[in-house]
Amino acid sequence: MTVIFSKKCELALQAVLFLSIKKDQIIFSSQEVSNEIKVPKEFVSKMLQTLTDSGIIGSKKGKNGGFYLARRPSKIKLIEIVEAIDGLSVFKNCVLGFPNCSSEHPCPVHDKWGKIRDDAFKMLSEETLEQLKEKTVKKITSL
Amino acid sequence: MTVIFSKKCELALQAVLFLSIKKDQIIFSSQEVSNEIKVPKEFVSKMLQTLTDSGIIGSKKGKNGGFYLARRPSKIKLIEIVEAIDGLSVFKNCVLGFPNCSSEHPCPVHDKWGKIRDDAFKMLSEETLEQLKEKTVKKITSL
DNA sequence: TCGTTTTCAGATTATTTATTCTTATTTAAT
DNA sequence: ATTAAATAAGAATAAATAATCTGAAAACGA
Repeated sequence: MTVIFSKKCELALQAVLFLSIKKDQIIFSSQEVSNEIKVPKEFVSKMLQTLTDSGIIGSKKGKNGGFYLARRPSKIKLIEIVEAIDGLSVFKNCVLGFPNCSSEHPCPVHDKWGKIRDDAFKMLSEETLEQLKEKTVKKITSL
Repeated sequence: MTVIFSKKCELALQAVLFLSIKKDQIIFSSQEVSNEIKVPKEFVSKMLQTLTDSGIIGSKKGKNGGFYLARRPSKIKLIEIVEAIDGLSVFKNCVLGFPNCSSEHPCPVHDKWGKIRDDAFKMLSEETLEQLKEKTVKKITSL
């Protein structure tokens, strides 16, 4: 099987998008996030912990605790979540897996892939969660 | 970690490209392929077996046996190798991992990703191994 | 025919990723 | 203070993928 992002990263993207459609800094328990994105709460919790480490998510312990966006949706881009979980290697490595793929020693699809890779990076870098909000609401409510 | 294609698929692409730069139907042992693309010969052998099953590669047993392109390089496209090893799910599934992502229920990056995904598919579908030959030679000799 | 080489197929091992479970700690409410 | 609810942390398990090994069968050459 083949993926662009790891499962953990996909779920992180989904969870962060979910958190971004609510009012700023509202706290949700892992149980609530779990219900919304349909994933076991233990996994949600583990995954949000990772994002907490990288400062995108904040957490509050104890009763009525939970997770919340640490920064405003207008300040967060999807690429940050990808970077925090999977890193940016997909945007660096040769798509055919050749070692030392570069403009000096390009693989047969080096230039074409370069263009596509940059487009993908842009897609995740240009819009903030705030700008994606309307689309996100529509998608989440359809789940 | 994150990949577009599985390791097996990457190596399959490399191996097939390598075979395409030689004269038609020349046989190479897994050992020779192994030397060229710098990968353990057992792994090469396993991977080429899979391609043999799907008819892209032919094999010959016994002494002086080995693997060869079953069809002419002018008749083979990279996407066929991807399909044989990893399948085409990357080109179908939602990049954010949302279930049921479609034009009725698009994820926040549905349209943009659709464009990129199609470009990537094109990249692998448009040129034949024959057309990539010159670039392939340059790359392989640099390894 | 016999021996050698080499693929083939399947079993095995190792590694990575995904998922679940358990325990401890924190916090809020009573 | 005590209790209940929640995360944090890390261990444990499961599953998928990557990589290696082994024995059998096939093909060639002498």
